[in-house]
Amino acid sequence: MKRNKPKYKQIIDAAVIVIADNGYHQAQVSKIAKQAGVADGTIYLYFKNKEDILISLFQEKMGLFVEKIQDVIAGKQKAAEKLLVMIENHFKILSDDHHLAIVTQLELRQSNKDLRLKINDVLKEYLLLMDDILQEGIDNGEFDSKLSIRLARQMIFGTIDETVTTWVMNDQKYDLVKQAPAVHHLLLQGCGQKGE
Amino acid sequence: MKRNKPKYKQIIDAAVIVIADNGYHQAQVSKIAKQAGVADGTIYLYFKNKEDILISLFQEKMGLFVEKIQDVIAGKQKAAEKLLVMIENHFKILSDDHHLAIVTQLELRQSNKDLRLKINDVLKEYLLLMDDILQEGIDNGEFDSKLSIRLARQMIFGTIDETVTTWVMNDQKYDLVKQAPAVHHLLLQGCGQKGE
Amino acid sequence: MKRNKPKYKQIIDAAVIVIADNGYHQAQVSKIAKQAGVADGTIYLYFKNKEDILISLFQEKMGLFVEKIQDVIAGKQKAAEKLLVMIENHFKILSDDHHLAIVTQLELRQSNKDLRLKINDVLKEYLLLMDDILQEGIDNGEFDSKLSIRLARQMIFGTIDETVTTWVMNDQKYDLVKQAPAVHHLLLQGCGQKGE
Amino acid sequence: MKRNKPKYKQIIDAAVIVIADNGYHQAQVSKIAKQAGVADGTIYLYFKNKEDILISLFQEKMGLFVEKIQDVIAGKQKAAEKLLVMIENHFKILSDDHHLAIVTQLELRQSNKDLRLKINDVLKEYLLLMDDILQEGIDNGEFDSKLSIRLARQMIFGTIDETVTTWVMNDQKYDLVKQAPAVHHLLLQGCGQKGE
DNA sequence: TATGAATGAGCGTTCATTCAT
DNA sequence: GATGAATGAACGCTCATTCAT
Repeated sequence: MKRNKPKYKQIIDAAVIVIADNGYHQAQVSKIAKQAGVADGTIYLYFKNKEDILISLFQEKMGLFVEKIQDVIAGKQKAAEKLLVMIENHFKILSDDHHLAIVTQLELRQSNKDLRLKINDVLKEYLLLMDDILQEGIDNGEFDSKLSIRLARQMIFGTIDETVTTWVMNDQKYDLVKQAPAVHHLLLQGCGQKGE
Repeated sequence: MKRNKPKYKQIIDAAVIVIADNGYHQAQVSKIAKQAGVADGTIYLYFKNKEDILISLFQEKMGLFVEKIQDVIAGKQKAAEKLLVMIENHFKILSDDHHLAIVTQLELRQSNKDLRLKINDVLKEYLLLMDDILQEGIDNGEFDSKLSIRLARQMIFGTIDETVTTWVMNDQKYDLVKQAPAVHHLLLQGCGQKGE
Repeated sequence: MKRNKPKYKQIIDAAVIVIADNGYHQAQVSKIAKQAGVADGTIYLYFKNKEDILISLFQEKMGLFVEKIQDVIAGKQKAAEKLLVMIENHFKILSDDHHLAIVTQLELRQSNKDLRLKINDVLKEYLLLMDDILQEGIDNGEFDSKLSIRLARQMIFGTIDETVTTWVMNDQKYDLVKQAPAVHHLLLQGCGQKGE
Repeated sequence: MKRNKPKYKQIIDAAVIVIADNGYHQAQVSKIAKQAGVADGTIYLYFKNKEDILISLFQEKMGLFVEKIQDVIAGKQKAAEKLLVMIENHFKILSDDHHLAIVTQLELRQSNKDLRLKINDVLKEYLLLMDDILQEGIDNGEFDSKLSIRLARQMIFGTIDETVTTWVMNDQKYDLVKQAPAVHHLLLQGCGQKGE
């Protein structure tokens, strides 16, 4: 399995750095190879083509993302709490890795439609996590019983994503994680939070 | 003034169609010229370069956007109503022009960072409209007095944008405009709507 | 006759200025038209094409050149004297018109082979003047009787031309005309000048 | 070192042929690549850009030129003799390579000012060789003690260059090398040669 | 005569991918 | 497995010239 060989991850990490530093359109395969310390041709022993590097990058990083968030959610009872730690961790992971933040919020969006559709597939697992939380919230009466899960998920993801993008575009100069509670508050209200 | 000459708009409309049909990276200048029914060189009598076509496209279309929405907002008293017609019109304009929807939600995002920064400048006017509505809602007691305008605006724009993008990615197969009231409801709650 | 209409000369003078200021490859027809104060299309009422402007320019200016030099030569008896005034006037005319000097020594040489062959035709009249002086000098015993006229003419023209080109390349920062006597001395010796 | 790889010289030789056959402005990179038997892209593994091919061409060929002439000069005692073998070899090298003669005398002069300034740098070494010979001739009493080295060098180079150019323009139809003694005789006299 | 908007052919350069070693 | 030299398709832009007014 190529995914477990050291050069596989080595190339993906190189790609993140090269894309963050040079931008998507200046991230040539040869630059990634150089950064990874391998020959250009070696890339093609681990990846089908350049697009495959980017999809794999997204899968690999988003996998960690989902894993981490599943972890922290597991420890919480209420949907509202789960939503909070999800937002916090989403913000924290990207705060902790400046390169990754630039790559996911700005650079990877320059990829073509096909690639973005594939990236969306990867995102689905994450979106399903949100759906689970929302369903739970509705079921246990935390949220509005008539809430549309799809719309609510679009609101949550759209808001989180827009918040991170604005932060990256402002050169990450304020503390993103500190915004989590306020964003959480907004979204909870949007979901028609009941109770005090 | 070039902007008022017929070929100016002709070329921009051609660009929208060509980009929607072929994708951003396959929208060669020669294709746009052909679609517009002019020679390649004619493009350069009206635009400085290819990037200039795209920026102008965005300015031109987003200008209509802002104008139209300013219009419909003017007729409304309450912030909540204004927000509703804003969402409705946002959805309607893109619903009515499938090509434009594809271009703004998918294709233009593939442009490089420079172009996107310029596009963001154009967007600002639209975002300021939102800020005005939010401020008004806070002032007249419709919304939570402690609402952060920046965060709320990110929620509104993020949600609207994500909703449209999801719709476009699903090949525009359901009625987007019909979603407006539900989205509006969500966002109003997010803003801490008061009143009966 | 187009040559006598005011716009004909107007365009040629504009070409000299535009070429001197912008260089041969940046001297577009539209720039020349603008400098001449006429429309692009008007150029083509007076000249067949762009090349025709340049050939005409050379003919016109070189005509003045030959005329002037024929004039000053007429007043001299000896071949050596004629050669001196020829060199002096060659240097003087180009010293007096910086633009023209740049155009003939640097810019026009960037034209293609065809154009340069035509320019050479124009030059011929000037070279024939030199031949006449040389023949005269041989006939009246001033120069070596075995002197090859063709070679001597190549020496004279080559030396004069190289001297002017070096001066132009050095930004015309020294006095070219002052060099005439020394150049004359060199060339006379080369021609095997007899007598004291 | 790229200069020693076979393809480097292969491309330069191809450039000489293509430029001589098609003219400077019709010497497209793709033509040069085809003539060299390599892919277009390969050119750019050895040269920074098209201009770099031309500068390198000049350096490479002019280097051989200077080397060869330094060689033959070394065997001679007197300045006059050195001048003769210099002229002979200058003529011989260009006589032996018709393509090169066309390229240096006609085609390369069409390059823009920047390129020609760089070419001039390369030429400088050759001109310094001439200066050395002239200084030597003055020092050992062969030449006029009051001779201006700069002017004399301009005469020598101008005459040689004009002679070769005339020969090339006449389609190289006579024997250039045979002209060397006569040209030499002229130039020696120009330098004020003493003694028999 | 004079205009100037419109034309459209033409080319240097990049870079993902291959394959002989 | 690993290399890196070689490949070649693809495209934005310029500008001399035309021609309807």
